Amino acid sequence: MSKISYTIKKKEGALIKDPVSLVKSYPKMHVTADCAIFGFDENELKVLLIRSDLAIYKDLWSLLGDNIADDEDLDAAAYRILRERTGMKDVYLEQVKVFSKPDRHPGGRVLTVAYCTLLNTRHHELMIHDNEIHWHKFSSIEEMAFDHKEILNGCYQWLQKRIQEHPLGFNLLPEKFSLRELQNLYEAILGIRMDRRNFRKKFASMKLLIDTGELEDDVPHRPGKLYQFNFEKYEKQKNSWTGIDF
Amino acid sequence: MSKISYTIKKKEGALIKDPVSLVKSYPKMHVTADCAIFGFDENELKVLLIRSDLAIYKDLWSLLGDNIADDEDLDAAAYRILRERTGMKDVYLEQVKVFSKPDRHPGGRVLTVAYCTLLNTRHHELMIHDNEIHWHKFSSIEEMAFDHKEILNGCYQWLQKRIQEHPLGFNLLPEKFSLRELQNLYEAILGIRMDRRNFRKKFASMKLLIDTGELEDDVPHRPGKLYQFNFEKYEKQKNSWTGIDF
DNA sequence: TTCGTATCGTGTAAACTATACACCTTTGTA
DNA sequence: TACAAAGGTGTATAGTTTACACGATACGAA
Repeated sequence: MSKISYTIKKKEGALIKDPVSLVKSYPKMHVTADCAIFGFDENELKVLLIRSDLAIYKDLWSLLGDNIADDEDLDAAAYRILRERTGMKDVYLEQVKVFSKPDRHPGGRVLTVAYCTLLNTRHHELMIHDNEIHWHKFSSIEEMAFDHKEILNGCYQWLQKRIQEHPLGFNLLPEKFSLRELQNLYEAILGIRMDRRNFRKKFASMKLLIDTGELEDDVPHRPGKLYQFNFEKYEKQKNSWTGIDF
Repeated sequence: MSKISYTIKKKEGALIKDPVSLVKSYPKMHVTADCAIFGFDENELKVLLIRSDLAIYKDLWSLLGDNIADDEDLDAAAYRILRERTGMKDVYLEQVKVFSKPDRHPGGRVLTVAYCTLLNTRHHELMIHDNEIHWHKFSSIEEMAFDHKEILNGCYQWLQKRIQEHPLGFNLLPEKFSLRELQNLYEAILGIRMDRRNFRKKFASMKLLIDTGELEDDVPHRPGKLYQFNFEKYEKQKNSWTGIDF
């Protein structure tokens, strides 16, 4: 457990003139970004995973990840990964947490930064061509490669919190959606049941839903009205937004 | 802007047997942890900074940071830094965010993970011996070394949010404190003014303050009652805790 | 000793928000 | 045409948040 202190090495009063040679003496490690890409389909929370290509993790799934390049910052790496795997560019993506256990990767010291995003499976599934990539039901994921189950759990907790702070849920739904779909989404992610009337009242009072005048047309019962989220209005007032409480 | 994709390199169906040599081909970088150590004293939010030892940042201040060692995870590194600089062990410490711009460090590619903590300046100042380390008023910090001003701002935003989610503020106060001190703390951190009666009512309704029966004895006016925070009770009920709204 | 000043400590009414709860309507299907 | 499934709506109650004012206490200065 002997740890060396790297920065407390200057002599009193002597300033270091050459930061490059100072930094060179420090240890280096690999850094990756791993993306937990959540979707919502058939009333279930899904997550996009890729089959591990390491023999020791044969038949296990992992998050979509990649190394960060020398001249690339982490956000750029995360967006690149998303773009390479799903073809998507304009998607919300946020840094969640760093995972840094020294032995978390069997190939050596690899530190990873988890990123999380939410997207609409209907919009994006067509752009995925690699058949080693699949949407998995979040609730039925057991073992994963590396420490990715732990990372995924961290991302799920982040999602539960974030969805109450910002109206992210709309990224998971089709452009036009019914209030029932919206409520199903919140119930699935938060793991709670809500009163339908009160749920509708809450969203009505926010005045961020646009009634499209259209109705569902593929349901075996009375169709509900379809709404759109008013992203423009939200952008204007998001500085004073304090979240949604359920 | 050419980015290389590192993980999509296996041939279809071929599993990689040797993760070590795979990982070796990836780029490496330096990783540090930087701690924003907040304190509260004289009704002001303070932050503990160290004078930069790099000539190009002469006379500028920086956060307390250090490299992460080869066999150390990030949390351990952050706690080590705190211990080495302040002597403290049992302090709340949390990962805030990664800063990864390729050119953020003049000595090369150094990725840093910001950590944040809150502590009581009275309890901890005696253990600091390095006179290049000082408590600075948060509000009067202008320029800093590296991108540390940006990091510090990120930590301050984190603090504002966190202090409403968890009763962290008590870490900044003496063991026994008056309600006025408590209110001053929240007002200083959140940058808002609150009604004294309503503030007291809110804390009274939480039932997490213990009336010590003692009074302030160093004030030039009627002394207030001194309270202690009931950490034990909070621990028991913190699973159902949903935050403090101001 | 008395007055001025600063803060302590407290309660209530009004506005707002959250909750619990039930019925008729509309559509599709059998 | 009747049944099943979900749509759409309103109200009363409880709880919470806000705004607001005055007498009490302690210290210090004149």
